[in-house]
Amino acid sequence: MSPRGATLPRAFYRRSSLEVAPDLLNKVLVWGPRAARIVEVEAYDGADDPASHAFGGRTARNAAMFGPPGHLYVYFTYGMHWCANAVCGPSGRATAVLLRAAAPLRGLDEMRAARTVGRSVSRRDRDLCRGPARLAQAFGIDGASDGADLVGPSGVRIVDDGTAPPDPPGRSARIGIRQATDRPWRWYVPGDPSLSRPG
DNA sequence: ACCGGGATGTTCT
DNA sequence: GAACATCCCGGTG
Repeated sequence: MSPRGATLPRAFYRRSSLEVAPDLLNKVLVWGPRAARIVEVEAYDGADDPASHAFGGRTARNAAMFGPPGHLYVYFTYGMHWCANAVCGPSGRATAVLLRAAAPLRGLDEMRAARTVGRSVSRRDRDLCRGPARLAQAFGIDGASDGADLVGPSGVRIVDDGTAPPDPPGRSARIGIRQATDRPWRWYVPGDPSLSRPG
């Protein structure tokens, strides 16, 4: 059931989120039967980044970002959505990469079931993880996964199946923020149909 | 296709 | 009170 490929080691995450983010493109997010290729990410740079939840210092909400790299930071927003980040940098640095969109590979039935709770919407495969809240919902990631270790044989993890990141990747300003809109810290796989917006 | 508004509740000013 | 790293639906063209 484990997909072919190696789970990314903790050292992968111990760098700046600005280095990790483009390297996460074309890696595969895996949890149980579900797998999806990461096609869109954004870097958030802790205390130096006005758009980061860590900008104002450590709180109960953002505590996972201040912890060791290679764990999830999961937050709740807009009263109904969960979003998932991979924590980067050394402990205390509070940088993270938001997982914004992925192309479903396996476990599509489970994803669709998770995405249908409370709604009766039939959706195209490529839309199942198209957007940060859809991605989290499709994988069943919520507050219970905040702080979860990404490095290990079980649970949620990110693996390298040998597909290189795009060269060059697409790059743009981050989406949905009001602060620091000039920083081009969103990276994506150009032309992928599962992008949260075309590019 | 594009646009406008509503859903929902936690966090911070 | 306001803002919020969003999504969905129903309008119009």
